[in-house]
Amino acid sequence: MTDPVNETHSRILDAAEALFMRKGYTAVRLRDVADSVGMRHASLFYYVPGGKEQLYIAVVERSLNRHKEGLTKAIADAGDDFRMQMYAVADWFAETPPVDFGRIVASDLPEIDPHEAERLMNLTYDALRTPLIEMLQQAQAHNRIRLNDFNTAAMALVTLAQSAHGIPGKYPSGWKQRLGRQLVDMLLDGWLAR
Amino acid sequence: MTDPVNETHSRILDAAEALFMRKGYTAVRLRDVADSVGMRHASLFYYVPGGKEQLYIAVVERSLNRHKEGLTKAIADAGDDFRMQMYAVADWFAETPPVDFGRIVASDLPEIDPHEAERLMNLTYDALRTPLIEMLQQAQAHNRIRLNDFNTAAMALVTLAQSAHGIPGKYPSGWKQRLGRQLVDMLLDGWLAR
DNA sequence: GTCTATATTTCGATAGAC
DNA sequence: GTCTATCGAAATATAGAC
Repeated sequence: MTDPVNETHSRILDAAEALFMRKGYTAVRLRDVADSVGMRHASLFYYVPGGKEQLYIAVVERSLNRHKEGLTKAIADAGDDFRMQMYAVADWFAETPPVDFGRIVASDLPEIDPHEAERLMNLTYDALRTPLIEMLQQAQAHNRIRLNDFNTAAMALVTLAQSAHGIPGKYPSGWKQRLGRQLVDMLLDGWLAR
Repeated sequence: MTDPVNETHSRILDAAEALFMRKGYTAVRLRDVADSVGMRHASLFYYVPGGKEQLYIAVVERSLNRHKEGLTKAIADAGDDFRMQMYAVADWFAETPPVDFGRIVASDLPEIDPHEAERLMNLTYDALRTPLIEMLQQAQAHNRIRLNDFNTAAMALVTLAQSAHGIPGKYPSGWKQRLGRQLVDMLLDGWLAR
């Protein structure tokens, strides 16, 4: 269902994702998506008969699946060192378009069909938490960290890592990655002097 | 300019703020605001002749001023202990409707007059950073913490403290405050076991 | 498959009665 | 001050030519 059936469909999904994730469901007009692809907005309905709502659902679904797979692979590829695994998570969020889960849940989902909204919400909370909590549990088992609330910790990590996108102004390439790792260091080592 | 001229105007600002901060500029319809106040949407124009855009600007301006004053006072009232000051910041964000600065900058401001947008953006980055950076500099001067980037630290604190609002589901009262302080502890002490 | 043209709906805004 | 009624613009969606 999420699979792009051909190249044009895939380009539509890419353009729609960039816009939806940046501006939110209501603020994006199908004409913006069409412009971005180089079509008339009416032609979008050939690829997405369900219109704007179906397009949004497909975009979110694809994005969440990509996050879940990408995070899992990034952590696995980082080796056994926990800080390197955390850096891998930060790098993943730095190089991926930011996903504002707060806005998706509070603003976008209420605009679409309630059943689809509930399904996407569960998918949202699962896609990111699952790989991260697995990583944290393993680190805890090796006595590397001592946490009593993995859910809160995972949420904090996602929130912090994504905040690297929120900085205004122009910065050199690779700057987001440096900031992301700096935030990870703050989280691991703490602020207090000792 | 931000002062509500009378009680009805103030109720309109309250209703608009709750909606704008939750859903964003485009997703809020003037009819929603009117419903929330108990009026017809046309009557809003008696109080806000400038329409939706002026209403949004007034709301954001009032919210930012409240944040700046509230944060400054909360920190001052917390006494000299740095962790208590940090708890005060977390408590402030826990009891205040969340403000999604990322969405405001990336999604809302581009929809309004560019000059007003720039003014609000500067106000946004000033209202929260100023009180927090002052607090951090003082703690650093007392050798309580050792940070080399106050901007990043302040941003991280705001982001984390506000993430306490993003948890789905129903929770007992005071739960947000507990979560906020838990996040502060994570930030101060760090995750690593020692 | 993509287009033009148009129908339908929604929303911000205005006019004018009361 | 608040209402009803309506305008005009914009956005989603449909119909049908090519």
